[in-house]
Amino acid sequence: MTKTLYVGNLPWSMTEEDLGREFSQHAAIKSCRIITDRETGRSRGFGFVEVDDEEAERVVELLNGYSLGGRQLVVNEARPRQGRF
DNA sequence: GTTGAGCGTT
Repeated sequence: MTKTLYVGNLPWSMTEEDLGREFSQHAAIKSCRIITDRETGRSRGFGFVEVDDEEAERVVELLNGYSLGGRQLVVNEARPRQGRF
């Protein structure tokens, strides 16, 4: 199974590929997605990474507060997108 | 050529 991780405090120039590469170096990611403004198409400064449940803990511990681009990444388990249970 | 707390698209 996979867990969705919330990644915030990203540099404006950060892309899905960069995020995927960075996370790939620490764990096997299933998917990566950077949230961009739908109206302008620019990066919103945060995204989501889908990883294995076991890897999720390690990735959060490793990349949470990780200095990248002069800023500390914020990595946490993402909230459920659709309603509640 | 900008900004910076925040949880996403079919």
